[in-house]
Amino acid sequence: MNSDRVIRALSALAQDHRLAAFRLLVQAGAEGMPAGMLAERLGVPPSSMSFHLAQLANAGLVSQRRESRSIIYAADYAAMNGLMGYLTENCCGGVPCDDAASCEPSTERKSA
Amino acid sequence: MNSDRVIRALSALAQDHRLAAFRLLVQAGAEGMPAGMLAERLGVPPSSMSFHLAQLANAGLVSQRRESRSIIYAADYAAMNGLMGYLTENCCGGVPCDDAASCEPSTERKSA
DNA sequence: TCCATATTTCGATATTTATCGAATTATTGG
DNA sequence: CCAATAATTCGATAAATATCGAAATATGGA
Repeated sequence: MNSDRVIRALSALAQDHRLAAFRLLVQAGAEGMPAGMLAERLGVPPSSMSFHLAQLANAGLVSQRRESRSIIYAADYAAMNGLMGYLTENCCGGVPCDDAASCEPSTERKSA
Repeated sequence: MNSDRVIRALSALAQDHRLAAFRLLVQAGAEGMPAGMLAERLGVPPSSMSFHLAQLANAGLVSQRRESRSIIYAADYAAMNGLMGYLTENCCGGVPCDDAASCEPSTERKSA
């Protein structure tokens, strides 16, 4: 994770609608959520939502897949993990705890 | 750490000069570093540096203290810790490791 | 094919952010 | 008090970002 990618990821999350959207997607898990549902939940018009989702996608924080008429967005845990790793290594005093803050869906956390 | 503060912190770090400055301050530790030295290291004119440092300070990520003619900036580890905590809790799948990513200067890490 | 649904792209506009020289404010030493 | 140093504030400008309606692009079903 180079600093350019980090900047893009931080920029993507540094906006209330996008942070809120990403949080919803994290909660939604791997199944994800269609763009329209996100727009409705956040009370944002579809075109604006699309703009924000494009930023998140550009930052690599979300993936998108078509499913019939909908486009489903899902949080990319690996990307978020990468961001957390960078911040921990470069913006914190040092190594925080041995396997560091890993950012995986809670359901897959137990066995790993 | 409410989401408004989180947005401010993310925005503050989402800019190359500021991210670089913050990294230098993290390395510098509690002793900190004067504004002029940061400007010189980053190759940024003083007035621009001042602008960026004000953003970091506004986000609570750095503290400032006067020391003779210089104003010394230092990374606020607690604030960064708070940010990491928020991201871990809200933007990651779940709790990553028991005491979570703590963000303290490496010198004080061993005994804690 | 035609219509309804889901989403994105376009275009126009308002707001915010970044840049940096010049002027201003604070501090120290002679 | 005056000059030198360190930093910030001001002002003007350029660039990026956010907003959202209207138009365009896919998809699926009748």
